[in-house]
Amino acid sequence: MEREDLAAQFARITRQLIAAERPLLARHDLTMWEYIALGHLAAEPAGTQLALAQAIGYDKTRLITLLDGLQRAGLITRQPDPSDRRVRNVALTPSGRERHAALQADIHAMEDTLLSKVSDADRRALHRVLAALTTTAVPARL
Amino acid sequence: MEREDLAAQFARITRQLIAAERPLLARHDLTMWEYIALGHLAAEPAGTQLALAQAIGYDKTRLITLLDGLQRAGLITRQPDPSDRRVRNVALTPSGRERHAALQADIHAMEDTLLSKVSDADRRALHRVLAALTTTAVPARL
DNA sequence: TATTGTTATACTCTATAACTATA
DNA sequence: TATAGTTATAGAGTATAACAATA
Repeated sequence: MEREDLAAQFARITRQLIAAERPLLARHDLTMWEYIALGHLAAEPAGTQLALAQAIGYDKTRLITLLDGLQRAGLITRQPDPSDRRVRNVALTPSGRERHAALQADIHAMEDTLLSKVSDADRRALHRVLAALTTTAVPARL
Repeated sequence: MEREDLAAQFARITRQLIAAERPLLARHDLTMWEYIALGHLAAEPAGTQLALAQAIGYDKTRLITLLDGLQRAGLITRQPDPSDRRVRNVALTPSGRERHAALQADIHAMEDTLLSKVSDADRRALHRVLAALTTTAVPARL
């Protein structure tokens, strides 16, 4: 036997990666969820709050205070949609885009360090397997 | 660019794996933490409650009610240690060992199905990378 | 005095229900 | 009537503090 559950291994490494990101997030004064929200806005500009909540798997009521903070920090804007005044379109400010890019660069550098022991071939295999295992989206619980 | 964060990928797959385990856990009437505790007891027989809590990264105060339930279900025993009567040694009953083995077999079968699309070479590479990324233990937050 | 197991309490995170303003 | 955003509230999960028994 001696076979460890896959979920246990993935959970442990996920915790390690999150722990490694924590000081980087703190350095850029962002929480994990704020970083995730900015990341989605960087890729998909200007959607509604509801669309953003569903896209990142975050509760729409919790998103409110998250966006309040990001707006106060000048990282996003919330513009009422002229065609439907119930809707508020969320978009990155230049400062928000910059903050996200800087943090992401730090995170990628950290990941590269962690993966420096792994051969190129194994790294490519890892990405193939991760892609193969990724099927459907499951709501997040950080 | 177009590079997704490693932590995001691992977190997503971890959620998927946990979601896939959920019906199996329910079928054997165990929670994730109960399964983890039984798993450690199956490997490391008869330690103290505190040692178990630290080994699986679970709060010692939460472990109490967890063990209460497992004991009521007849899956573990809690024997006061004769040499130090503060300590209570936790051990699996035959029924507990059997329950854990049955659930673990189901989980491994589920994992094999998920990995059936992955080549043997990539699977071996995956295990090498998982082992390389696993460094130190980080407290769990399921 | 320190430690194991335990209970009670507080805190954090998350989800549900209810409200407003628009449609 | 239904929907986007918001607020207030309740619930789970988790951690902290305090206690009894033993060392």
